[in-house]
Amino acid sequence: MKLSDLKTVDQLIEERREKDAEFREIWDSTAFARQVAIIVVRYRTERGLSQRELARLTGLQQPAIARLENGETEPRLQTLAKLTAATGLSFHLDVARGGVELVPA
Amino acid sequence: MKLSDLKTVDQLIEERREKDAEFREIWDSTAFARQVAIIVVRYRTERGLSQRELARLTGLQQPAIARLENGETEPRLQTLAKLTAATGLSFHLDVARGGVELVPA
DNA sequence: GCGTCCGATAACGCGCGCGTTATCATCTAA
DNA sequence: TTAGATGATAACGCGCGCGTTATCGGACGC
Repeated sequence: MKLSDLKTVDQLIEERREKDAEFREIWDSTAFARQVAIIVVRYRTERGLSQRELARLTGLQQPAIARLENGETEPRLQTLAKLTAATGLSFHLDVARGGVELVPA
Repeated sequence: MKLSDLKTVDQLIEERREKDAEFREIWDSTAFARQVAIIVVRYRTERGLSQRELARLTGLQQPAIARLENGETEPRLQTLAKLTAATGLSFHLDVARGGVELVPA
């Protein structure tokens, strides 16, 4: 098997998303959480902060930061607000057609 | 006492907001909930719907609609999403500086 | 090897929004 | 006046995100 035959993670996910209705529902419903995860991870790593340090800055806890960065759960608006208070981050959300999207910039 | 001496509700609220720190904190933290309330009430009344009818349309319950319209609680993103799925409504949110704001249009 | 810091994760409880059911006062129509 | 619909609200439980504490394996420096 050639290395070029390997599928990317995105390809594997997309394939299962098309075949498995239940998987698609769960995957799509957590899309927003994953978008937030990327923002948080980027912010933290760019500043060389540990999860514990970011937790202390925001008033959250290290396990809460970890859960956010893993995109496991859909954060509360209150939690997002706490993140923005101490970091200068901001989130622009579009809630429409039954879904929540993170708007860039 | 003349009628013109009566203070508006907004005036009374603003006065207390300036004097009472605890009241100000609670009032400001529920600003977003009140903004959502106005949107929901307007949508429902413009179409002559009852709370029970809107509840059935959105998959929520009549008490949940009532709580939203009274601005009592900060709704979950999931709840806002349910509202938009069946109504065509959309919410644009700005989360920044520790607060949540509803962006017009 | 040893101590230290890291992120991940389990366990348990709490806070709180919502589901569910029921009830209430009020209003309108018949 | 009576019957029906409405919005408000209470009571109770559930779902779930987060607080809290503790622990784990892994990476790094000494």
